[in-house]
Amino acid sequence: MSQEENLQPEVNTEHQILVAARKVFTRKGYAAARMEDIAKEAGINRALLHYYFRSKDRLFEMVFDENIRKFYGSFIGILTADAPIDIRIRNLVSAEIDMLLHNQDLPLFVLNEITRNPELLSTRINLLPLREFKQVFVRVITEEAAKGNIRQINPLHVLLHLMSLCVFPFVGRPMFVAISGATPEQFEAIMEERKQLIAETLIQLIKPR
Amino acid sequence: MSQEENLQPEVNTEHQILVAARKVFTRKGYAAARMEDIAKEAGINRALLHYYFRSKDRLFEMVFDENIRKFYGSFIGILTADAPIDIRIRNLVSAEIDMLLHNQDLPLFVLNEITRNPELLSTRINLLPLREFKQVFVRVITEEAAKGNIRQINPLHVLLHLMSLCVFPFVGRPMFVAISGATPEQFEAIMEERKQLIAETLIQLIKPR
DNA sequence: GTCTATAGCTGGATAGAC
DNA sequence: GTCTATCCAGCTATAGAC
Repeated sequence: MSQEENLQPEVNTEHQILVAARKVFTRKGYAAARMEDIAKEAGINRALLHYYFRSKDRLFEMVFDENIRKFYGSFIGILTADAPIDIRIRNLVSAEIDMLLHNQDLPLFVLNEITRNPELLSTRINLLPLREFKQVFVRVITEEAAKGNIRQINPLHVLLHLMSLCVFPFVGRPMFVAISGATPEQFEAIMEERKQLIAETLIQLIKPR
Repeated sequence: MSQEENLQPEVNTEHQILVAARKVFTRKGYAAARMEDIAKEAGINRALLHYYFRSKDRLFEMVFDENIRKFYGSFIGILTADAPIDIRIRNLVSAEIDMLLHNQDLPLFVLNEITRNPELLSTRINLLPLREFKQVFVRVITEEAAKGNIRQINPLHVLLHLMSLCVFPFVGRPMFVAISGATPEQFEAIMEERKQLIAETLIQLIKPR
């Protein structure tokens, strides 16, 4: 009586729809995603999508919010941890690549949707946590430079290096696979190798000269 | 009589359409681009688009082919030039970033369309020149390593570093602008700065240990 | 809550006049 | 070659039965 019928919220229709929507939107992007695809993926019909979420746009917003939150993850904790900057960078790179290996469609989705529809960032709250990550990152780099642990360098360059090296391979994955002939397993192995390489590259970049 | 009426091929309707299509497709992507948008951009009506190019798909193919050719450009010449590897890398990075500064929508367009429709690479000739660039790149790195000019390293890692560092900022540009508040001029200035930084990073990466 | 049926619109493609 | 008018498929969204 008190717990209602849904002891497992995972099998709620509403939740099923969200899971399906996340899968379809993230894989195909907003413009190419069809409500029919989402309904089929969720094992229901289109009408029910509109019953739970009024429109395609509202459903998309949910997915986008979820995805952009996942995009920067909870990396701030790693950045501000009590450890030498080298270690923090290693952990950050490792955590970010692990996340991306588990969400390989995520980066292209986020970057593509933001580009096609910039209001996604300007009008919504979505920008806030992104800004927060950037601010913490800049603060950490600036402080370390002040302490003489790293060299004087524009923190934005370090951020761009970090994001480029971690994220790009997943955005360019289809092209990379096409020219290299790598299998999915080989791609993952290469990205595992790159954790080391990327961390070393970043440490080299900020090392005092 | 012999030269017909079109002394300037640039004002041909057909060419106008191609220019308009390139602009609209590259900016919006295939799924979101409308034939109406292209017609308006070209200053004509939709029917005429179908008169010159049978369908949206055929028109898109033209644009995609053109864009993917531009994407790797004629960088092979720089790679195989008669100069120390450091210089060649500097020139390559500089040329690639210059190209991207002039075609800022290009990377997201190419990577997005390939992802949404992988046959674009598998079934068409488009893959060939991409493969060629990769093969030359791998050969050059391997040879330099054999000569002892650089260290032993998987050339694919070097290629991924290069592509990541050069291309990603343009794919992530809207997000970067949103969190940093940079103006278009400031973004360009940062990318100019990065030419140096990226070249140094790559040289550091391959330097003998 | 879940379904079927259908309204209503958008957008690619074609017919036919000029 | 270029236009207007129109067809038709595909898609979002809603009405209404159960």
